[in-house]
Amino acid sequence: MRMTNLFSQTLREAPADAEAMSHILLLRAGFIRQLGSGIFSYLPLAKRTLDKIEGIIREEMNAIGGQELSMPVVQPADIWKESGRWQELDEVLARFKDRGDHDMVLAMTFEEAVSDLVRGEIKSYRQLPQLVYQIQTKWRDEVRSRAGLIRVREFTMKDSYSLDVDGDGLDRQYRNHYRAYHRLFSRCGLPTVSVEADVGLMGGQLSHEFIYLTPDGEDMILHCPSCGYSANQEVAVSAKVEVEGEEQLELEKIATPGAETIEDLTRFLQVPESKTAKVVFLVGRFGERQEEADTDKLIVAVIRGDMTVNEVKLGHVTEALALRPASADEIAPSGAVAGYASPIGLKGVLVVVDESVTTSPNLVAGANEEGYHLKNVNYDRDFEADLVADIAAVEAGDGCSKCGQPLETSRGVEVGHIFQLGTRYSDSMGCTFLDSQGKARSVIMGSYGIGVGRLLACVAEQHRDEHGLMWPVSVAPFQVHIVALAKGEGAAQAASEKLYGDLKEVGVEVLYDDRRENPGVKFNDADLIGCPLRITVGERSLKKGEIELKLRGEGEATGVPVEEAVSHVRQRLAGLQAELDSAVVEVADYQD
RNA sequence: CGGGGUGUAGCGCAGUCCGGUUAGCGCACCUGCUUCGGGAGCAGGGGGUCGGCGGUUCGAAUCCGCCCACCCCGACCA
Repeated sequence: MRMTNLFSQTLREAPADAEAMSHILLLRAGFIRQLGSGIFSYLPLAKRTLDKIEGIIREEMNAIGGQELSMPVVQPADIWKESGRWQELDEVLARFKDRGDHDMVLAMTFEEAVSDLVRGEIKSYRQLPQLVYQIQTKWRDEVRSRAGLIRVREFTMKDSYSLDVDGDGLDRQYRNHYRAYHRLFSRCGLPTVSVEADVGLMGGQLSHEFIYLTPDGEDMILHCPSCGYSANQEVAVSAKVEVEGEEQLELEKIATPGAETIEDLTRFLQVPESKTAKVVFLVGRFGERQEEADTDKLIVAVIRGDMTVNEVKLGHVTEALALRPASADEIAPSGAVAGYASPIGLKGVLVVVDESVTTSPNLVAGANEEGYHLKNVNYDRDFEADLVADIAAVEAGDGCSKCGQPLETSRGVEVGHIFQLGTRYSDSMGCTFLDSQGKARSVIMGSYGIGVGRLLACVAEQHRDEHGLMWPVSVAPFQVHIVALAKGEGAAQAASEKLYGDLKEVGVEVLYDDRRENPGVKFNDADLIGCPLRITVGERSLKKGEIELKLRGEGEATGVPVEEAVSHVRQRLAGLQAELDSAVVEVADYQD
C-alpha cells in the first residue's frame, strides 16, 4: 500500500479526550476514529490487524473442531423472553420495535440465537458433540464506555458455543478452549493469565477469565504467589480467620454522639475495626425469569467493620436479579437509623450476615437510635440472619484459602471469558436430544468469548514505546514499512519503487511511504504506525549499493545489498515469526 | 444514574471573569519557490452555524435559562 493512497493520516497531537495510551496511539497512528461514546470506526490499518487477529482466532478455533457460522445481530425479543433474559437484563440490552410493532433486540450475546438453532438442528445424541463459533458484532449499552477500545458499546466478539451430551463432554470442550485461548493470545503477542471468574449475566456454573495484566486495567485480580490460586476479586475467597474463644458479654447500650462511621466509632470507643459490625443497605430486584413482575426488597448486609461487602457474592447468595445502593427513603421504613444502624430489630428486610460476623463475639453495632450504639452484640443471641454466607471482598494480604499465604492483587483487562453454561439455556429454550435409550435430555452447553477489538487495544498497550506502536509480526497491519528518502525522480525513487514491487511480488505485505515529505516526518510516522520491519532507501546507502533494514524495536539499522534485500526481508520476518512461535507455550490445565 | 470536567476550523489551544471592529495562534490542508537521513524555510491561500435552542442587550463566543454531546471517577462486562 502506498501511503499516498492510504485512507488515513497520522496526527501529530492526540485529541484531548484520549487518556489511555492504546487509545492515544491508535488515534494518532490513524487506526481508529470515534463516532460516538463507545462507538468507533476501524480504518484500513486497524482493519488489517483485526483481520490478522481474527485469522489466528479462526485457526485456533478450527483446530479444536470449531465450525464457523454467523448469526443475526437484530433478533426478535421472543427468544430473549423465553430464556428469561428479557426480564433479567436491564438497559444493557438495547430494545426497539420494528414496523410491525414487534419487540426486537440488538444482540449483546448469542446464547438465545444458538439455542434456537440447536433445537431445530440437533435431534439425536449421534449429532453431538458440536462446536460452533462466529466473529460477530455485538451491542451492549454499557453503563460507561471508556479508555478507547477497551470498553465500548459496539464491538466485535468471537463467541463459540459447545454442545455436548454430558458434563464430561462439556469439560473436554472447556479445557480445549482453555488451552486454545492461551495459545491464541500468545500468538497475538499478548501475555495473559487465567483466573476464576464470576458467571455474571451468562449464568452457568464454572467460568474463567483471561486477563491481560496492566495497571490501567479495570478488573482486580487476586493471586497467591505460593500455590498459584488466582481469581477475580468478584469471586475470590480467602482463608477464614478463627477468632479465639471469648466469652459472650452482656449487651450494653452506650451513647456515641456523632459517631456515624466505623472510623468515628473506633476513635470514640478505642476499639479496633475488627470489633465492630457494619451494615450496608442495598436494594435487590427479585423476580422470576419468564415473568414480568419484579419486586424490590431491602437487603441489609452485615459484615465486620474491617471488611467490605462484595456485591457480586451478595447478589449470588440472595439470588437477586440486580442490586443497587438503597436511598435514605428506602432504608427508613425498616426502622434502621443511618449511621447507627444494625440488624437488631429490623422489620421486613433480608438480613445477610457475613461469616466473619458469626464467628466474632462481642461486637459494637448500631442501636438503630440516633446517637447510640450497642456493645457486646453477638450473632444468634442478639440478632438473626436470613442468610449466613461469605460476602466479603478479599483484599491484598488476606490469607489464601488453599495454602494460607498472603494474597497479592494486580489489575488487568479481561480479553476472554469462558463459561460452562450447562443447561441454563437448553432447559429454558427446549434444546433436547434423544439419547441412546430414546430418552429426551437437555443439551449441555458452554459459551466462550473473546473481545477482538479489546484484544487489539491490549496488544497496542503492551507493544509500544515513546515513539509509537510496535506490532508483533503476527498481527502487524503491514510486515514492512518502506521509507523512501526521495521526492519525485532520482535513484532512491527508482530503487524504492522496484523494491516495493519485488516485495509485493513475493507476498510480503508492505506499506510504502512514497509521500513527498521530509525524512524526519517519514521516520516518525513509521515509528508511530509500528510495522515490525523498516526499510530505508536513500541516496546515501544506495551509493554503496545498499538499502537499510531496521526492526522497529532496534536502535541501529543494518545495510544490505540492494539485490539481496528481498531475501533479507524474508529472513528477518521469518525470524520474528519464529521468535513469537517459540514463546507460545502449551499451558497446563486449570486447577479444579 | 450520582460526582467532576470540557465543548471556538481536521487536531491542539487562546479569547469568555470584565459584552463592543472583518474571531485569533500553532499543526494539518492547497499553490509556488527553496530545502531534503529523525516532525524544514519563505511567500501566498482555503477552511468557523464559537455544541444547540431560547432569553437579556443598541450589540453576545463572552451574561442568564434550558437542552445536547464528549471525557474522567464510582455501580456493569469481551
